[in-house]
Amino acid sequence: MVTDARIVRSQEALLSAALEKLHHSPDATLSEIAQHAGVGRTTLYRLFPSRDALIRALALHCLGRMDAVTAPITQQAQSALDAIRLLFQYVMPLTREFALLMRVDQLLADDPEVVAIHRKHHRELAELIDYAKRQKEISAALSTVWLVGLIEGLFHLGWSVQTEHGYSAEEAAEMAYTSFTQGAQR
Amino acid sequence: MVTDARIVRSQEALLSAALEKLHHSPDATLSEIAQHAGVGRTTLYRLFPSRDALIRALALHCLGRMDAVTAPITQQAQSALDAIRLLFQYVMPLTREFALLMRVDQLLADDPEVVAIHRKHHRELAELIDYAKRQKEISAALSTVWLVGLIEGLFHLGWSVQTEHGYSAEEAAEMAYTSFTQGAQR
DNA sequence: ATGAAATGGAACAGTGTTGTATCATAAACA
DNA sequence: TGTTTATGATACAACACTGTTCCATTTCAT
Repeated sequence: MVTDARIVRSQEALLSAALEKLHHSPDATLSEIAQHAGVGRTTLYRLFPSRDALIRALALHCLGRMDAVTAPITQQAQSALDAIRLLFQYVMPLTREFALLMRVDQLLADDPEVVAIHRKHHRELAELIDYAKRQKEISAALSTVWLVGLIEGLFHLGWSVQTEHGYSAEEAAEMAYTSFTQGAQR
Repeated sequence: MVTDARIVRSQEALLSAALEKLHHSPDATLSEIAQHAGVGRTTLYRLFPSRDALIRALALHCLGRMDAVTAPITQQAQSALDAIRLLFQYVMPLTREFALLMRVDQLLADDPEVVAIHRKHHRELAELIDYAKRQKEISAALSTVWLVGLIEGLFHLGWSVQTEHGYSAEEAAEMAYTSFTQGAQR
């Protein structure tokens, strides 16, 4: 009961192509995606029964990557603020995945499973911020929902400067952390 | 040579409805927009010859609003940083317009006039930031392109918390300014 | 009140996308 | 090497949206 080598190759090519096309323009055609993957449109429909199924699989794939990358943070972080620093550092290379997930609400009407994992990420980030506030590592002047949004926005900005201005993921992560902690003044 | 009252009413209703629908989901149907405006689809096509024409008119409308709102800043600002504070304060109530303009690249293939004005705004913001850097009001540690993106991201975040969490425009502007200048630390 | 103009409904063709079915060909497996 | 299985090309129906035309009705202007 081993899956044919052609299937896994096609699946990977399709998910990769879909990631690239869909985060660029969310209403990319399945023909475009298949073509960009070097795969026939028929094969796409054979592996992913519908457009939603493809997007759903892609979203779950991206969420899985995020989970995998952020898992070790809990062990390594010296403090709550350090966890946020590591978060920028580890997630910034995955900005394509992150950017797609930011559009998932728009792409996927509402898939219960995807939405559930998405909310879980959100909640964990909020908990991290609240913890940092209690530890007096970050100011309580800004509300938690604002700070969650700020971090997400900094990821988005990091993706933007990487793709449009040739910054490296490390540079982007450092700028994001600086922006988050100190801002721009003085 | 006065335009009929019905025409201006329909135009305003259509632009308003288009603003609301398109910044929510960029591929909203013209039927949806017309219906949401309480106007027949035929009328929409009579006033705006094509989908692109409507989006183009809407983009120019939003750009005009932005210009009108930001014009007095040059006179009023006490310093470069104060100009940025006023920018947040004055533009934050227009986040719907701002949010649509952020998607204009995606909505409008590439209209030369719209793109030109858009670039002008971008350039002016970059010049303001560079000036603030020369005045030692903000740090040179973060690149200008990053800071331009940061400000745009803060506008986006401001729109988000207004619509999704019931914050007022004033609150959003203040949080944005705090985030920009000080960040979240301590 | 009357003429002029805008409106909205319906029906239409054109187009592009989704999703399905068929079949000859190519590649993987044993 | 032979068998099984995935592939891709083509053709197809269903559907939604765009953009146009026509016409009866409503609303504005004077």
